[in-house]
Amino acid sequence: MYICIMNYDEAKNKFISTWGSLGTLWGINKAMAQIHALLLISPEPLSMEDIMEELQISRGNTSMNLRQLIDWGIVFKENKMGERKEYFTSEKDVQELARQIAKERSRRELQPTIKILNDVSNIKEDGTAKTKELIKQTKALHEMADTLDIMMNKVVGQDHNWITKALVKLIK
Amino acid sequence: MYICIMNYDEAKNKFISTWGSLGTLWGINKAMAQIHALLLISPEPLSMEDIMEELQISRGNTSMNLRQLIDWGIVFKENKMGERKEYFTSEKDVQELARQIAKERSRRELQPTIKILNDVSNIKEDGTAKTKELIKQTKALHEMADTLDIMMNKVVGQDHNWITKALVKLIK
DNA sequence: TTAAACTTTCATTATTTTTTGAAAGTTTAA
DNA sequence: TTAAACTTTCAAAAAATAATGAAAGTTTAA
Repeated sequence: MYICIMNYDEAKNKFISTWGSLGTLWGINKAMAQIHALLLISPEPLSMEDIMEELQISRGNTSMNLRQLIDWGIVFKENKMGERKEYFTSEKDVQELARQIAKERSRRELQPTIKILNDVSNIKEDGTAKTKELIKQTKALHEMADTLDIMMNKVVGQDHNWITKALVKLIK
Repeated sequence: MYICIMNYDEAKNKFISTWGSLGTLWGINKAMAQIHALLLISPEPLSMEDIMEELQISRGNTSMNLRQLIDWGIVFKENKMGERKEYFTSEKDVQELARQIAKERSRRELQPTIKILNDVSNIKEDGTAKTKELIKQTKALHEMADTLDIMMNKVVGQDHNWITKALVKLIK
């Protein structure tokens, strides 16, 4: 097995771009994910200028995406005393980050879906095969989505080592 | 709390379009997710014509997306005896569906990410704050991704009621 | 007040992703 | 063989999404 040794800048860029393309799959765009990545590994809060500079993105883009990250509850505004400029930091505790993301995804995606699955599975049974199948499958999905949602809310309510503990439970 | 009563066609369309827009968030496009939804609630296997007709999408689009669904292991080709045409069905067991999706997402997304996080967290410690922070955060993410991956593979290896059982364990 | 320092908005532009459909490819029955 | 019945491919078009940047908005210090 080979081991890849990078220097700081290579590693940083690799991390930011990986996180960026990964973003699309937890439902946020590239710039937003890259800003998040940058803040996550920055020991100091960064200003909008800093972020624009580092990631080579426009002011408007930076502003809108920072706003969204704040909406997600994973980036925070910070003020340095004696400075007008706003600075930004990321939630640094990855467990807390995971909990926050789980919470938001439940609220934004899972819960609306559960509502619809419930409505769809409550159509009138008319005895036809197609209606039976629609009801059966949407009921099954509804149940599964419900279970998932309860599990995700469980995560949110737990202490920081929840995931590790859950793993131990599952493995044994 | 209000209850929404739809007729079959309304419910079917609602389900297909909901599943379609949901698709983007487990990493597949709208047409692919809609084809999957259609097959999931269809009591009979459907031909490419059937799917094109129902969803109003082109032949090429249908062909390519069916191929991908087959790659994901959640749609199967079926041949009717005496017929040249190919028919398609979906995996109907939603638990099996979830397991298959978990398995593919682990393989396609999680494992490559884990590899990169590992590489990035192995840069040489040079004593600077920024290097320290990069190593610390990517190590933490690596650990979390690893845990997630093990959990997902655990799901894949389990019997069909795994999710329910896991839930019971976690709640108590 | 005013004006400098900063942030947000949003119409326009650029990029990326998806879809189309016709041509090429494949399979099978005769 | 051949030709009909079907599937796949892929260049081009369309649609969806993201990014830009200048103007509008806001805040603060003097």
